[in-house]
Amino acid sequence: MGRLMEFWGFRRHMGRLWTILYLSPEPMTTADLSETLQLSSSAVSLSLGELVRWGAVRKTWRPGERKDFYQAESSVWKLLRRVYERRELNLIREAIDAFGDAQRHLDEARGQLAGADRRRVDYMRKRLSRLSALSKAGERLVGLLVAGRVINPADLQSAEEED
Amino acid sequence: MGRLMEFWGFRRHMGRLWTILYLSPEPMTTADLSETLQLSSSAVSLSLGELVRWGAVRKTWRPGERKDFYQAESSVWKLLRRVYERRELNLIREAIDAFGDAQRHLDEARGQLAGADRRRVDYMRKRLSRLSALSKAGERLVGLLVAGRVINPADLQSAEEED
DNA sequence: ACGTCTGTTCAAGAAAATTTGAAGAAACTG
DNA sequence: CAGTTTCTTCAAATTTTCTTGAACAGACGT
Repeated sequence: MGRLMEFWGFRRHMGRLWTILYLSPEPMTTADLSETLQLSSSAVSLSLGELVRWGAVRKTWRPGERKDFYQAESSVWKLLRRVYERRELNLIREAIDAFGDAQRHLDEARGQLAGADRRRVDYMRKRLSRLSALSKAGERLVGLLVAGRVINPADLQSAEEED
Repeated sequence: MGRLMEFWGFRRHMGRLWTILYLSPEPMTTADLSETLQLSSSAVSLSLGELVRWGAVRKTWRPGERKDFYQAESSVWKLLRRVYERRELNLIREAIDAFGDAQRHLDEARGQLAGADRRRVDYMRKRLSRLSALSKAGERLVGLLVAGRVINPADLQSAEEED
């Protein structure tokens, strides 16, 4: 899970911590965790805090105990969904905006150009509009994923067919 | 595109190079590229080589010209598919193997344990089998994506329902 | 076959990230 | 309210990753 998580752009330790908690029948303390994984308490605090912010781990308490206890959110599907929603979707939207900005810039520039330059700009505009179409299709698809609806990858394919 | 690519686990420059080529009506040389993006020739060579290995950029030649020319593979869908096929699918399979190994280890250990230890191991076995089921469902889904077939995220959801 | 022009590889240096110990907050106990 | 205990934050130090210039290798033309 550490490797998977790292590949996904998270800290490796987030995956390791989550897994230990996921495999534990009872909630654990930060001391347990840093002992099990041989991590300093600050490393545990950092990664565990991030896991909590992502909703992958929940803080719980025990009467009488002063320490915090942690347990894993056990629905991986929920977690996946949340990551796609908060992170991938954002990323795609930033890309959509960036392509939009670029298109606007080109449109402005086009008027003042002629000849080869103009042809070049026209080519770029065509390409950019394809990237726009693609990223919008991607946004829709990820939206469907987050909603747990059926996804058809062919939508992406057709988003970039010549017009 | 640089940001997107970086997020995806590739070098940022790969995204930038690909984009320049994608937006160019004609193939470009490494000199053009390093000039446009202000990169050293070795940086261009490195990232461009990787792009070629991923099939995201193709080498072409011009009669009489000594330099190599490069042009972008313009089907983003094809590229996406290739990445999922070569990389994500592998990653998932490694995870499946790792979970399988872990399960086997637990099964071996179980015989020699009793009491609380045994209960703990039994709990871990249940959890691990859920992770296995999940990763296998993931493998199937990514397989469908690569094949361009319709995907139902609910399959993931049901893979982790209590049995 | 030699010299020149391209492209790649390598190792050193630079930049970025992770990790850690220590200091600082916060929350609880007596 | 003082004294603990626990958790978080911070800056320094380490590790890792990126970048670069130089050396190397390959291909082409003369």
